[in-house]
Formats: sequence, structure tokens, C-alpha cells
Amino acid sequence: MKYLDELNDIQRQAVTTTKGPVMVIAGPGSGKTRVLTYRIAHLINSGVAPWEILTLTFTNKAAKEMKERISKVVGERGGRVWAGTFHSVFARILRVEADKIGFPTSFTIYDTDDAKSLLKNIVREKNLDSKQYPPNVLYTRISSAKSNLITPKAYEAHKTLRDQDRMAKRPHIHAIYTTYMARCKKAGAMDFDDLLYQMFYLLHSNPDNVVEKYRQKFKYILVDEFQDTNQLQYGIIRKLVNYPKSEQNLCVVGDDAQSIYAFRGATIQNILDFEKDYKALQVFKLEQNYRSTEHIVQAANNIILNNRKQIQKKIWSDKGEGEKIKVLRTVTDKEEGKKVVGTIMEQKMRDHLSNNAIAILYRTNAQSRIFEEALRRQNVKYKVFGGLSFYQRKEVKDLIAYLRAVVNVNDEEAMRRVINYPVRGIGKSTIEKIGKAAAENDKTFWEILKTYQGTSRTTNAIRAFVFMIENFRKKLEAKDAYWLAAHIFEKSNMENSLKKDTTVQGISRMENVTNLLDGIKDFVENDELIDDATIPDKNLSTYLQTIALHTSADDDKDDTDKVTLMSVHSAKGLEFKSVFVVGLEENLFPSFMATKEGPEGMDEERRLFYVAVTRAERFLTLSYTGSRYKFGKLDNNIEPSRFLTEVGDQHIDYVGSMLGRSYDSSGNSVSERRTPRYAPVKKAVSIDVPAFTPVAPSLIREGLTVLHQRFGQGKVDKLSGAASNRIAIIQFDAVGEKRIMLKYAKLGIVE
DNA sequence: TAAGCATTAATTTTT
DNA sequence: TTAATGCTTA
Repeated sequence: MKYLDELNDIQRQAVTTTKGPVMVIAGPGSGKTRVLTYRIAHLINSGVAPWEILTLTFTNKAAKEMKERISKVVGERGGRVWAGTFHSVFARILRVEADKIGFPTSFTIYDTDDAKSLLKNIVREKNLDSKQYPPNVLYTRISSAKSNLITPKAYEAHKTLRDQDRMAKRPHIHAIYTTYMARCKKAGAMDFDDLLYQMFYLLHSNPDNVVEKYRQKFKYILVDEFQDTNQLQYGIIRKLVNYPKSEQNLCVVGDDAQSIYAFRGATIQNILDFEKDYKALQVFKLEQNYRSTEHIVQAANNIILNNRKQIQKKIWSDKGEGEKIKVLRTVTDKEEGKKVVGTIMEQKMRDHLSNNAIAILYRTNAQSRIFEEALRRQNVKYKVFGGLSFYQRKEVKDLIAYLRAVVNVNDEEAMRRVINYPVRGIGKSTIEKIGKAAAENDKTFWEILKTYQGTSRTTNAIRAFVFMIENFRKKLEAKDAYWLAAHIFEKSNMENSLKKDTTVQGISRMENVTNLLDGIKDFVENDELIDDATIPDKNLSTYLQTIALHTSADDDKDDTDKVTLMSVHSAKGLEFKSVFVVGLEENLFPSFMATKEGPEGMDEERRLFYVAVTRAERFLTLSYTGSRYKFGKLDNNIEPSRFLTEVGDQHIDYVGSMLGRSYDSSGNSVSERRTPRYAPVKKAVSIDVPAFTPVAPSLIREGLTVLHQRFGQGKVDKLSGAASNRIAIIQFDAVGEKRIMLKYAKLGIVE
């Protein structure tokens, strides 16, 4: 087996120990994905059918990549492994089994917006104060209840939860939870948590002994990123693995130090429980880091040492010392953008990095803007991940809502969205009345709609709408998803109403819908391997499921060369030659929420920082600023992040930055606060380099006054070296003497 | 009912 | 700063 030679000893053991429960603790860059894929390949090579293997990953993209890598080892059949996120795999199973637990198999998936809008309606119907019951709070509360396997009934009886709610003056949350669940069921809809919750419920209540079917089917189960699973997810796994005479072929891979989703209910308790739940457990620790150089790896170790709880582990690298970590400090946020991009330009030039090799990582998506602007100014191509995804745009959601309404007429949220778009004279108050009637008479929105009587004008409008939807439904069986979507777009009058808008935005909306239609076409035409056969399952509801679970992390990196901009969360599992972690400021990274939450919140922020730092292969740059715009207001009282002091000075290079000082409004240094023992302050002002056009190296002569991108103005003292490799010694006004290699540096001539 | 205008509230991370 | 909500008027 050739692939076994590509592994180190521990990795190989983790791959070849195929029977029984196995836990792999995998530090960052330790070849985790390789172990997982080779393990699966190894299973297949030893006679296990690909479709008997279930692999649960964190993103769909990770699953896809894994399948491709498996296929490289074992051939095409590798693609037939069951691999996907918890959500997508269980959605697929529920597509088949949902009717056993009272849902239609064509159930729709409510995204966060749908869920919140439904919650809002419920609060209104219950005549509760919408200020007291904001949808965000309700959603989080319900989500975390589900993630902890707390049913509405259990919630009602749960003393701690009820006390918390009472203290927050929200005593009716349990009732809202109950109604919410009922309404989702009536609408034939599941929210993200339900995909797991209902899956658990299916296995737990076990109608027609369905659990047996899946225990038989999935003989080997692998879970990636186990540290980010919640109790509910672990519960499902146990249902599938724990039964009499089970071989318990379960392999979980994770790293407690990289657990960054506690806010979503994930708990490293699962890792700890795992050892208790599976007595025969074999543990393998992967500690060698193949990704980063030593300064980075050791800085990471230093950082995580500040956390209280963790599994003993120390990652190491033999890739050499490498470059020190650079720290940039600026006065304003704009300048932070400029400096980061300046450093990027420098690395591109001096180290020949392509844009692809570079990532800017931030704590909050809102930070991207400043870097986007700076990159645009320098004409550097970039791609922003996260934020508003394609499928969240209004016009895209509108058309999708039509499709949802047609597939499942009980999908109340979709129905409400399209009933008066484009405007057809069914106004707010009418919709309100219908909603109320439905809630009061225990009917669905659609049932009321079909027989609704209002003024003759609205009644006619409603009749026409119902007629239209029913007509669409007639085509559902005979036509494929693409045909139907295009048909609906036209006949619903959406097309005309979009065409009327000839503004720039209007045109771009039209383009987005066209792109959506193209996407549907693509989906219809591409076959997918499912199980041991190719199933042409191309109906609309499968399509809707796929896009509902699509996230920006699943976006393919397009083949053009672009700098990556993303949140630290979405950078999980990725690596780049050069990484910039920006906005390292108190109350931003760590976030102000964590600061008030206490030590647990802070530990999670630190793990997040650990993840960010360990994304870098060769170059790591940290940046922060003294003042920043926050919701339109200038905050110039920013302190550097506590995390900066945890990196370890021996790994940091403070080139050109002034650390550990705060400045008052006139730019004077103010007495030191709490950032100790930082690099000496060289100059009290940052070097403001004016724009210049770089000249060819051959034009640089001794005695010239030149401009350097980072060091500012200086005088060329001496030239040495061959013409092709010329080195200039330059006396800079701001930073003193520097040796500059002309072929890499960009210099402008002043005189 | 629908569109236009004014006010106000809210901003962490994501399947 | 932006998004969303509320209010007024045709």
C-alpha cells in the first residue's frame, strides 16, 4: 500500500487501526485530512463498501475535497462514500424518512431569516411585547435548547432555564418554543437545528425500526472537527454506533485547542465524554506540524498556554525557524488597511507571493471594508468570503421563495414572502388577517388562503394567486427544476417587474436571477453519485435543500489569483503562505461580548486567535490600530489586544511599528498603560510615505534621494553587488540605515 | 393599498 | 453607517 509510506508512525497507526472506537487528537497542520482520507481509502481497500462509510465534516467543501482525495487513491468508487456536513447528510436521510415523524418528505428548510420572521409573528399573535422578545434572543435560546436535547416540554420543566428567562423578564419563552415547533411542523418546515433534532427524534422514537436500517448501513463512521460538535450531534452518533453487539467502528478527529463554536452549543465536553463512553478507545495524538515554521508554531503554543483547560499537547515543527511574526501598529483604521496592503505588496515583490498565497483574517465581517478599499486602490484582486451570500440577496430569495411555496404550499414563510411580490393588491392587513385566522383555527396559511373572503378586490387578487400557484404545482412532476424555475420567474410576473427597473442595481438584480437560473440548470444536468448507484435525483426539493445548506465556505475558490478576505471562523481548516490577522484590539479581538462573559468566553476567543495564527505557513503579520470607526462614530480610545502580549517577544519583529504606547489627540505619547515590555519606541510619528512611481533598479545612483514604500525618504549611500543583484545602502530619515535589494524593492526618485 | 419620508435602533462568530 | 420600522399622504 503505497499511501501508507506517506505517513509518519502515529498517522499510520491512526489509519490502520480500523476496528473499534478511535480518537485522533490532531494539532493544526498535523496532516489530519490526510489521515482521514487515507483511513477511508484503507477501509475501502480492505473490502468495505464505500457507501457503508459515513463521514461527517464541517463544511460541504471539506467533504467534496475529501471525496476527491479518496478517489485519487482508490479510484472512482471513492466518490460513493457518504460524506457531508451533519446538516446535509441528515437532511438527505430525512428526505426519505420524514413522513415517519409527521413531516412531508418534501419539507422545506427554514433559514435563519425565516425562523426569525416566524418567531416575530408568533410574538405578535401572542400579544407579547416585541421589545421584550426580540427574535434574535428567541432564536438563540431555542437553538441552544435543541442543541442540548431539551424538548419544549423539558424546557417548561427546566428550573434553571425558566429562572434565567424570568430574570431576563421573558417568562414566556417556553410557550413560544412550543408554538414555534408546532408551527414549523404544520408548515412542513425544519430549521437548521431541526435537521439534527428531528434526525435524533427519528432514531430515538424509532418508527418501523428505522434505526436498524442505518445501523446496518453505516458500518464505519468518521467525524471530523469533533471539538465543534454539540450534544445533539453526538447524541445522533451514539444512536448509530451504540447498540448490542456493535463493533463501534467510530473514529473522531479533533483538537480541543481549535474549538471555536461554543457559542453555537459545541462543547469539548464531547471529547472528554468520549473517553468515558467508549472504554475500548484508542487515542492517537498528532503533534508534528507540517505547515508552519518554528516561530509561528511556538507562538501558537505560547498563546494556548494561557487557557485553563486543555488536553496536554505541544505541537512542533522541523521546518526551520523561519521569519519572525511582524506586528503593525497604526493610528487609524484606514492606515491599518494601507499598511497591511503595503506589506502585501512588499511580500508579493520580495518573496514572489501570488495573491492566492495571502489571506487577511478578521474577527468580524464588518472589518473587511477597509481592506477592500486599500486593495482596490493598489489594484490587487481579492475575494471576500462570508457576509451576504449570493443566496441571501433579495431577488434570489424571492425566486427561491416561489419555488419553495410551489414545492410545499404549507411553507408559510415562503408564502408570505411571495404573496404580494410582485405587488398584486394583497396588502399587509390582509396578510395579517389570514395569518391570525390560520393560527386561531389550527389551519395552515394556505388552507385559509384558498377560501378567504375579503373585499371583492382582494378576494379576486387572492383567487388569482392561488390559481397561479396551483398551476405551477401541476408542472412539478413532469418538468425538471430548471424548466419550472424559469417558468415561474416569467409567469409570476417577477421577470417583468425586474425588467422595469433599469437602474444599475436593477440590472444587477436581473443578472443575479439569471445566475441563479444558470445554477439550477447546472444542478439539473450534473449527475451525483449516491450510494451504489447514480441517482438522477434532480427535482426541485433536492435543489432547494442543497442551496439551503450552502454556505460561503463552500464557495469554490475560483481559479483567478486573488487575496482571500475572511473571518477567522471561516478560515478554519485552511492554510496560506502569508496570513494577516488584523484588528488585534481589546473589545474587538477578543470581542467585547467575550470580555463580559468571563473566562470561558475569553478562552474561546483565545482558541480563535490560536486558529488564526496557525493558518500561516511562512509569514504571519498581526496588526492593530489606535482609533477606529464603529457604527459611524470614531473610537480613539483603543487598547491593543491582550493576545499580543501572549505571543512571546522572541517571536516578534516590531519593524517600523510603535508598540505599547497610547497617544493623546495631539499625537503625543501618553504614559504606558498595560502593555508591558514592548519594543522600544523609535519615532513618535509613523512614516507617511507619499505616493510615487517606482523606477527601474538601473536608474538608482549613489547620492540620490529616494522614496521607499515602507521606510519613506532616504539618501542612497552606497551601491554594491552585480548589476542583476545590486544592493543599496540607504540612510533613511525615519529608520536609519537599511540594506535594500534593488530587484525586489520599489524605489522612487525624489532628486 | 402603496409609496415616500422620518425616525430609531443595532451591530460576533455560522450550519 | 446602515437597515428596519413607523407614520403620512395620495
